[in-house]
Amino acid sequence: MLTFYPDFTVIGEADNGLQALQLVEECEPDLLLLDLSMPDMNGVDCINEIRARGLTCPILVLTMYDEAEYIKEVMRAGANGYVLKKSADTELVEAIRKVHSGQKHLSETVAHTLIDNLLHKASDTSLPENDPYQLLSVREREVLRYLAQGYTNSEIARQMSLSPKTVDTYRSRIMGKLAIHKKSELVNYAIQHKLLPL
Amino acid sequence: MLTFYPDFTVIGEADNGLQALQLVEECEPDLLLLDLSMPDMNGVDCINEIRARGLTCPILVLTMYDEAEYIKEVMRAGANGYVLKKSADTELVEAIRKVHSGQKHLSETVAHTLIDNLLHKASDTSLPENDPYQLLSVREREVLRYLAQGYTNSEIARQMSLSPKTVDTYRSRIMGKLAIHKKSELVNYAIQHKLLPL
DNA sequence: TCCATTGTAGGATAACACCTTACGTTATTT
DNA sequence: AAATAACGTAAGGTGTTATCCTACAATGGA
Repeated sequence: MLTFYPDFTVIGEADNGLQALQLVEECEPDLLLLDLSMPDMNGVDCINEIRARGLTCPILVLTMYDEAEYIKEVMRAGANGYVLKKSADTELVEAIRKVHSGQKHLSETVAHTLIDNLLHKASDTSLPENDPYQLLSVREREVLRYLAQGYTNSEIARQMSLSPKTVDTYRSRIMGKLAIHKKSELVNYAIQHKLLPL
Repeated sequence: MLTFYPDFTVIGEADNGLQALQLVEECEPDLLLLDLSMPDMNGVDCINEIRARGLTCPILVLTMYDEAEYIKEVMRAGANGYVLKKSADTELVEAIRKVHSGQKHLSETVAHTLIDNLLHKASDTSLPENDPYQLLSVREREVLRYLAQGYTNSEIARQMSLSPKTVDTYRSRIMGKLAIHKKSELVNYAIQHKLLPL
């Protein structure tokens, strides 16, 4: 398909990761179009290896996976563009031109996936209903979050404008309600319930 | 402007962050439209405080800042939508409906900013060389993880088959190397560096 | 009206964190 | 080869802290 375009020249083709690596080193192409479905090696590793060898040619990745973690991993490895296989030919061509000119390119749906992922992690407020967490009062929940972050009673008291003793009462009640007896269990509970600011 | 729409009712208006906080607690609105330009407090803190009080009403943020770090901070604090002030009224209305129905909303330009930022960071293959974490020994890293999870020196000592005093030395060296002086900073450091088992 | 829950706080005491010093062993540098 | 730095290990002393108990007013549902 690419040969139909007069401004494109295919100067090499490879069937597997190792071959691709060698070819890129020999040919020094203006752009590498990389299908991540390889028989011999992991696609991300391939990109990493290319970059590790100091090769800076733009890499446009072609793959069928539309998953946030994978996309991020690939881009972090040093890819410059990410196009889904289901995309139209015209998008691929457009992406090639864009990446070759130094810009980044993501398929529309890929961009959406990334953003959804970002926002999802950002605020997932859903909590289990039968959890003893429901037993905690608003004040207690606030203290729990602080405690899990390693603040001392006094520090929490200062931030909440209370007596350290009051904070201590909350701590005691929290532990009672959650049937917890050690700080570490409390931290673990907070992690499990995503109460820590990540 | 909003009063022109029959399906909207403005049930409260505030001139500053504290007032907003109180109003949200009293009125329990279906949605909070929050302008982050406040005279009295930081907008992010305001959202944090709202969430800390267990208030779950959707928050649509209105601001003039189109900067990735800020956007992420705001969304991470628990906002459900982010609209730029320069946006058209119709976008605001659309965003309100979208956020109220449980979806997230970002202005187009904001979405682009986020993605650009993501890719920028993504293509930056340089590892944090100047991160003091590199200074920590294997043993110290292990202790750091335990400490961040709220274990006491004795508990850690038991698990690592060491004297509590030895663990204490590690703690001291860790804090020295990381230039940290409080447990809470240490926990925060661990969170930032994804040292906690999630 | 009564009992449970919540928000608030003080006292006593054992536990703990924190800082300092120490020492033998292993790398690393000169 | 010698000097130096880093590491793994540990103890003493001191002041802070957590922990457990008790207490009480206000709110609210039974």
